[in-house]
Amino acid sequence: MSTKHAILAAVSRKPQTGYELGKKIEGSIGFFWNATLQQIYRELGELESMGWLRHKDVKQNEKPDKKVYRITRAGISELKRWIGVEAELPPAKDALLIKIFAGHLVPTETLMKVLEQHRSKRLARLEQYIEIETRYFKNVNRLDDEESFQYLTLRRGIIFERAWLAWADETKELLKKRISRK
Amino acid sequence: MSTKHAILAAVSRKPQTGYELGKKIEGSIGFFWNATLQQIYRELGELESMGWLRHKDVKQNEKPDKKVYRITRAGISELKRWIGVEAELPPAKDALLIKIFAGHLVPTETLMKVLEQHRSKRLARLEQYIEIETRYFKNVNRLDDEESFQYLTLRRGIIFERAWLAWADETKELLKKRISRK
DNA sequence: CGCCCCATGTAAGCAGTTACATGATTAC
DNA sequence: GTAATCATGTAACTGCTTACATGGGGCG
Repeated sequence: MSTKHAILAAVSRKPQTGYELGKKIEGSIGFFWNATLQQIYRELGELESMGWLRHKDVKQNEKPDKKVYRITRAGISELKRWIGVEAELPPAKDALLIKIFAGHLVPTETLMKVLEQHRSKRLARLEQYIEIETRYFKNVNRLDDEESFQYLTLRRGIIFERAWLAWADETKELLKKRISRK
Repeated sequence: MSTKHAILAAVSRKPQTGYELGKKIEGSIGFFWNATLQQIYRELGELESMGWLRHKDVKQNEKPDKKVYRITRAGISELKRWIGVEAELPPAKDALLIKIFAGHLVPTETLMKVLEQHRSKRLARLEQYIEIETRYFKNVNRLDDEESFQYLTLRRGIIFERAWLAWADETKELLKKRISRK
């Protein structure tokens, strides 16, 4: 239900179209929130009818017209209010963990395969984060206020992916022992 | 959409009632999946009509009657099949990160407060995990097959909460610098 | 006397995904 | 020619939450 506030936060940085938001969901904000384009369009409409966003139609030649949304004063004060409200722990939902939990039902090879497939996805994400870090956040001491907060969210991504890999290593060790026990 | 398989995994270990499942969602399986009681009751009905679970009515005196579900052969083979299917990275949804991302809008004190509140919740969860580890998984080398997989899911919880705390420390450092810069 | 625990369920609604629809331009 | 990018939307559906309903037993 924080989807509206995620959009509000993104638009507060820079006026944007729904389409642009949809792509950035695979960039900065997408690292800790996600939504489909369809959902974004619906939420944008609702945010506007709440008075937190306003849009301007921008005509383009050789491209379809677009709606550029920007945040209103009411939108900013709503965002500020919401930031100060205590955040609940996000509900955990990780299908891989269910698979591990019931892992005793299948051969170790099956689990190894599933774990390896997942590992490569996690590793790819970590590498993507690290590339962003080295490219855009080289000089951590010279970041402006906005950038330094963006950097913190990136750091969370890096720390979490590394933790995931550490867990995967532990898990692999145990699976190897299971093979040799058999 | 893995809720059905989470329930299947839990019932495969031990025949249970919906009510019991609802409580255990704040135990082992609840560490990586969650659902409300209402949802569980609905899913149990659907799982039964799919032929993956079957229930027996158990009459109790001085307590309401209950339905004890157990997994069927079809249910077990479905679980095995599902475990071998590649698991997607779970969609990230963390409201606190949105708050940090838009943190430049509010005073550092507000962020510190929100971070501290969150930290105490995370710490409580970590301590809960560690208590379970020291109580039930003291002798890691003597775990049976089922237990060792349960242990792995617990380890993930511990590693992740520790990672979260490490990130929170980094974040606090940066927030302190922000106060002194002002 | 009121509240919590046990135990199950229905109904309404919100949040989110998938499918369908349109249409021009650019790239291979 | 066919796929991808830009750009917005509607409609149907699934997944999940919240509110409401029932009812006995134990506890303070």
